Formats: sequence, C-alpha cells, structure tokens
Amino acid sequence: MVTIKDVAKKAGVSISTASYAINNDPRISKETKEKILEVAKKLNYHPYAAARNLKRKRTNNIGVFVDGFTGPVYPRIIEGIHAGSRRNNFNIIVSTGQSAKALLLERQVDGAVVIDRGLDDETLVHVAKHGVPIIVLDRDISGKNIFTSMINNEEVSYELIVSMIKKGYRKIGYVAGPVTSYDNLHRFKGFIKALTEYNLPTTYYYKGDFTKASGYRIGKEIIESSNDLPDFLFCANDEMAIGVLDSFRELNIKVPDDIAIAGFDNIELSMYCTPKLTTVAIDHIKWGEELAQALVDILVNNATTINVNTKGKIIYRESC
Amino acid sequence: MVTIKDVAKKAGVSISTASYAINNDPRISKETKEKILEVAKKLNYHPYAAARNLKRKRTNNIGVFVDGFTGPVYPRIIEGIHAGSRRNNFNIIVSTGQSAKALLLERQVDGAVVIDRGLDDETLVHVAKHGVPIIVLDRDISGKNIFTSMINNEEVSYELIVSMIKKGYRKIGYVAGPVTSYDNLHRFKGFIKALTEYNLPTTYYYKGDFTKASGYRIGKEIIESSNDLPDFLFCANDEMAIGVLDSFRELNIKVPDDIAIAGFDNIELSMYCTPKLTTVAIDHIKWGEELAQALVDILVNNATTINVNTKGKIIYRESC
DNA sequence: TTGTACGCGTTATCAT
DNA sequence: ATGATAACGCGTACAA
Repeated sequence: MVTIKDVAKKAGVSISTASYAINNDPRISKETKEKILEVAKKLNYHPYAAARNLKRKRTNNIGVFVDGFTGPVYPRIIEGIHAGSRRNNFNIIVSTGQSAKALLLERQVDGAVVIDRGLDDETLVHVAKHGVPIIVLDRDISGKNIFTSMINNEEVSYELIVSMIKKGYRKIGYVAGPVTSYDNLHRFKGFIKALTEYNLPTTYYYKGDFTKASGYRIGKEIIESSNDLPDFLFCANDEMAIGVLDSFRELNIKVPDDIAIAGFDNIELSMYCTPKLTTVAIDHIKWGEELAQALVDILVNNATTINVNTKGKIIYRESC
Repeated sequence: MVTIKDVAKKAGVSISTASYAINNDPRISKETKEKILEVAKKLNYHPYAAARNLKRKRTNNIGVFVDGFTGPVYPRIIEGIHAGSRRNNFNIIVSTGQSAKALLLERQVDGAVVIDRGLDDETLVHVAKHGVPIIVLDRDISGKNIFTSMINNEEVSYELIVSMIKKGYRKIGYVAGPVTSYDNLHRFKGFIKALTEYNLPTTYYYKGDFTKASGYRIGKEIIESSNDLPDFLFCANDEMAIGVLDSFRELNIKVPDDIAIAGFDNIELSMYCTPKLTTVAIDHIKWGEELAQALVDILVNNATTINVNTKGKIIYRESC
C-alpha cells in the first residue's frame, strides 16, 4: 500500500509537508506543492480513509438509509440526494437493514437521511444525540439533531377529496397504508377533514400496507364482502391503487364508471395502467437534492434548523 | 465519545481484556466477559469503525456501485446482494459516480460489485490489483482480482429469435442498446447467429441506448422513414421495447399483428403495458445473492475463481 | 487469565 | 517554509 510516507520520501520532503501539500494548506510553496502532487499522482497515492477518518473524526460520507431498493419512490429520492451531496463534495452511502444500523453506530457516516422503518427510534436518537445529524422522512420522531422533512400530505389530500366531492361523489373510501407511516396518517387526516366538512360518511376504510398485493386483496374484499360499495376510492399510494385496479379488472368493475380511483406518488406505472391513474405528483429528485443540501448546511455551516418541504401536485388522468 | 477505554475502566479490567471480550476471544473467562459485555451495553459502546478498520486493514463493507438508482433492474440485483452480504456479516454500501470512485480508491470497501459504466477500467484495474476484488457485470474487462458474471444472453436471444422464425417471421429487426454494453453485444450475437443460420436479412438494425425514450424515437423512425418494415422487432431490453410500443400506439401500428415485439429483462412494466410484452426473465435477486456469496468466498476463503452465471427464461406474452 | 506497550496512516501542534 | 512528533481508537504480540 502506498502511503503518504512513500510520497514524502520520494519527493524528498517530510511527511507533514506532504500532508500539507495534499490538503491544500497555503503555507507550502508553490513549487514544493506541485512537486509533491506530481509524485503523489505518479505513485497513485490516495489517502487511506480509515486513517484520515480516525484523525479527523469525520468521514465526509452521508448515509442514505432506506427500507429497500426496489419500488418506484426511493430510487428517485436517492438520485436527488446524490446530486446534492456531490455538489458539496460529500460521498453518499446508501444502505438498508442491519448494514445501515452498523454504518450509523460505528460512525461511518457524518449524517444521514433515513427512510427506513427498520431503523428503530432508539438507534436514531442515540446516534443523533452523539453528533450525527439525521433527517427522517415519513416519520414522527424528535430529539436533538433530528430533523424532519415532509410532503404537504394533508392539504393536497384534502384538496383532492374536495374536488371529487364537487364532482358528485358521496361514498368515498380510503385505502390506508401502514399505521406507522406518517405519510399515510396525514393523507388520512386530509381525507377525514374533507369528508367531515361535507358531512359525508367515513365508514369506507380499508387497511393496506402500501404494497400492490394489499391493494389487490382489498379490491377483492370490497367487492365480494359488501353490497354497500363506495363510489370513489382514495388510495394512500399508487401501488395499492394499481393493486385495486388489477382486482377490479378481474371482477369486471369499471373504473371510473362503477368506482373511481385515485392514488398518490405519480409513479411511472400510474401512467401505464388502464385506466391511467389520477394521482399526486411529488418531485422526488428535487426533494432529494434539497435534503442533501440541508444536511450539508447542518454539517458544515452548523445550521440548527432545516426547511425542506415538498408540495404534491394533483394530476388528473382517467381513473376518476 | 465512548471508547473501549471507558468500557475497560468501568468494568475494572485492562483495555486488552475488554477488546478480547468484545471480539469473542476464547481466553477470557466467562464471568469477566459477561461483565464487560454488560458494561459495554450499558455505556452504549460501539467500536469506532475508523480505528478498527485502520488496525485491521479491512472494513467488512462490500461496495455495490451502480450507474444510477432508478430503473427496474438494479434495485433487484442490489436487494439480492444485500441479502447475500448480510448472511456473511458484511455490510453493503451502495453508491454511484464520484462517490463510488472515492469509496473504492480510499478503501472504504473490501470488495465490490460494479455495474457502473462511469467507473473507468483504469480505476477498477488499479484497486483490484491492490487487493480489492471486483466483480463486474455487463462488461468485458480482465485483470488480477477482477471477475465477471453474466447472463447467457447469446443463447437465450438465439433461442427466442429461432422460435419466432419458426412462427413464420422473416423480417426481423434488432433494437440495440449502447455498443459499450456487453449485454447488448451478446444479445445481438444471438440475434445474428439465428438470422444467419436461417439465411434471413440482418439489415433491420436500430441504434438505441437502453432508455424508453430511445425506443420511442426508434419506433417513430422505423414507421415514418421507411416503407420496408420489419415484421418482428427484438429489443435489447424491455424499456426500449415499451418505448417502441408507445410510439406504435400513437401511430396506430398494431402489435403483434402489424409488427411483433419482444424485450429483455422482464421488468414489472412489461406485465402492464398493452399488449403485455414477451420478454426474457432474469432472477435478479437470486443473481445478486450469488454475487455476494462469491465475493465473500474470495474475501474470506481466498477463492480465486467465481462461477456465477444466470440463465434467462423466455416468457411469451401478447406482443409476439 | 490478564495487562503492557506498540503500531496502523493520517492530521495537526509546535518548534525550527 | 518546512520538519519532528504526539495523538486519534483499536487490536494484538508478548510478557507476566
């Protein structure tokens, strides 16, 4: 392994001089600096992260911790975070599950964006308290050095429901995500607010878990086990909406004529399913960029608050 | 920050005893070990990765470096790699672009799976030579400590084309991915082999780049700028096939009646587009698991070869 | 079974 | 402008 020692020796300077040159310290003369950098290049020297991190007590890595890598939403947020991080010379490390926990606990990242329900509150609070700032998405948790960023779920859901009420729908149902999801919770609040305001029944409630499979199951159940059908279903995300669509197609329920449907997220599939899905669009990439910038501000500029909130935009298509 | 020193002091033992206990060294008595672990737990001690890595000269991290996080294929491979890594107590670090390069060069990973055209051969060869084993996918590159894993692209493509020839298709076209792609190259070879064998013209060739947009463009061009149309189009991946489908729909070309289409990858969308796409299924998750296992074998068991190849399976649907 | 002491590669303080 | 050296936290060879 080629170390800074080798560079120093070959360049005929001391180790500290080599280090200064490599780290752009101004007190090194131009010529020696150039000489050293040239040697470093020739030897293909790269600082050894483990040693540098140990000494500096930071890594220049930002962690992005997600539930999983599949799915239509996370990849886009990550893409954005990557762009924002690189602009600030931070590397991004994406991980999940136990890997993510280890990376956090053993301090292989300086800060993190967490969209991973699998990472327990206790761990997050602990590492945050000890100096690793954390931004959580879709989660209600607070503590020193923990920040949250959200979508205006409640407002936009409310707006969507009201617009459907004005179109004449009266028996409006909600296909819910997991109760642990902040997003789900606030979409539901908007839904309830609209129905309450218009004195409509709130009994059409179906419990899913954000997966297409749960939507499919719910679609079947609604049709097969009840004769009081809703006329419009607001699904807490697109994937469930598409699952419902699948089951309705099999059961010969016409959308939107028999039952109208809307989703949330504007995933790619929502444009390709039949009928095309009315949904709420989120600019996930831009959101990710802003998240990274906010984290960097905390890390290098000692910012103590963040203000990253993203606005959903309703996109009307064929399903309602 | 709580260090092993704190643990040792609180437990009333020396630093090395604490270290032994934490690392399961057999020479520590059961009671002292339990005592130490208890104290570590209470203090919420976690070894500091930077220090441990520096001393051990390894990180227990496996890097997964991809072109980008979006798209239907990578996330599934990553999911598999994660599962395989965790089984062996390795953490996975997913990254891209400059972040990935830095992570490699500064040795923040012990080994890596690379599916990132942006990482140049030179970098890969260099770090591999210096002891970081690399498995590359969809790429032709060789060197010490560099391994490759592939799909049986050529065979399965050949098989697909032959089956179409037997159905009576004669004017068979190829919608190509980037020429830098090994996958594309071998799918093309299978295509050519079949056509040559059956004495069919190989003039229907269209140059895309694996994106849906390029497929869309090609679809338009084929119809608008030529009066000698192919009767079957084999697309080097599903995304381009779906782009072609989109353009054909707009141009009122019936699939498969006017022109039949097949893709490759069996992405989720291929089941939802109209008509449903005939394609080649790859079990990406299983592939990822095997990749991780192979890398671990190299890392801990000093394996010097790998044998991870995945077989595509043709799935006939409506598009041909 | 446990403790002492050194070294990993780097940065940074202090002296020259 | 440059060099000598201590320190970061951990693991381990060796001594006891």
